[in-house]
Amino acid sequence: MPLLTTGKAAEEAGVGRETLRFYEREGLIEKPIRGNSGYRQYPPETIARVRFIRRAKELGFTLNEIRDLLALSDPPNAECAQFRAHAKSKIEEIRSKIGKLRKVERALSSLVDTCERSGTPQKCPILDALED
Amino acid sequence: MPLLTTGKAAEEAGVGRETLRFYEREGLIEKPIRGNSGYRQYPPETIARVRFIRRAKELGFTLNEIRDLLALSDPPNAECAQFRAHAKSKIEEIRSKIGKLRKVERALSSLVDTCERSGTPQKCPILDALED
DNA sequence: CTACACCCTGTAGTATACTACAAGGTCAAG
DNA sequence: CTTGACCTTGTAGTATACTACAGGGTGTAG
Repeated sequence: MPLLTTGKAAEEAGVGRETLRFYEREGLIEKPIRGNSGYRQYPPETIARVRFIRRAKELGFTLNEIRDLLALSDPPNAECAQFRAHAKSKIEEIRSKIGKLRKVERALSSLVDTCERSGTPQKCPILDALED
Repeated sequence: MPLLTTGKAAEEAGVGRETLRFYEREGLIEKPIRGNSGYRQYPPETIARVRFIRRAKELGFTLNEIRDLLALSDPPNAECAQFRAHAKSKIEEIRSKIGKLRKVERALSSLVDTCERSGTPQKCPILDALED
C-alpha cells in the first residue's frame, strides 16, 4: 500500500492533517493525486519530505529556508555553478550553527562539572557561549 | 558609561527598542532601573543577555527554551542534583541538534561533490539526512 | 441501508515573537 | 526657550506556522 490518505499520511509523517494541506498550499510538498472520491493519495516520498521539514524546523530553519534546502535536492537544478554557490553558502550557515551549538554545549558541560566538583553550581559563562 | 537608554541598548544588542520592552514584559531580562525622568537605564549584563537570546533563537530555541537555558546560569540554583539533571538533558538535546545539522551538512557537501565531478547535480539524499 | 469514521473546501482562530503607532513627557543644542 | 530627537505607556497590528471549525460528501461494516 504505497498511497496513503490524509489521516494516515499525517500520522506517518508526525504532523496534523491540516498541516499537510497547509504545506500543499505553501508549495512545500507536491499536490497529491486524488482518487475518484476526491480524496488525496500521498506517495511515500511526500511523507519523507514532510518528516524532513519537521526535523529541519527543530533545527531552527524557517519554512522558507527549508523550501530553499529542498529546492537544492529537487531536479531540475538549472545551473551547476549557481547551485554550488547556493549549496556552499548553506553549508557555511550550517557549520556556523554547529559551532555555536557546541559553544552552548561546552558552557553547559562546564557548569555541570563545576557543580559536580563543588557541590553547588556557580554562576557561569552560558551568556559568553554565543558572543561574537 | 555603563548604563544605556533604550535606543542605545537596543542598538548594542542588535534588536529593536520594542523588543527590549517585550523581553522585559516576558521576564526574559530584568526590569532596568529608571532615571528620575522615568527613562530605562540598561546595564551591560542585560545587553549581553539579549545578545545571547538573539543568537539562541537563530539556533532554533524558542523563547521558553531560552528562558530555561538562562535559568541554568542564574543564581540561585537551588538543588545541585536537580540542576545537573536539567543541564544534562539540555546538553543531550543540543548534541542531538548538532548531529542532525552535521547530517544535513554532509548531504549538502555530497551534492556539491557530485556536481563538481559530473558537471550537473544529481538528485541526492538531503531528505535522508534527517531520518530517524 | 444506516451508522460512523473519514475525507473535502473555505474560512477563522491561535501561539509565538515581535513591530508599529498614538498621545504625551524629557532633554540637549542653538 | 523652542525645536527635535529621544523616551514613556498602552494598545493594536503583522508574519509565521499552524489548528480548529462549519457544512457537506464518501466509504465501509454490520
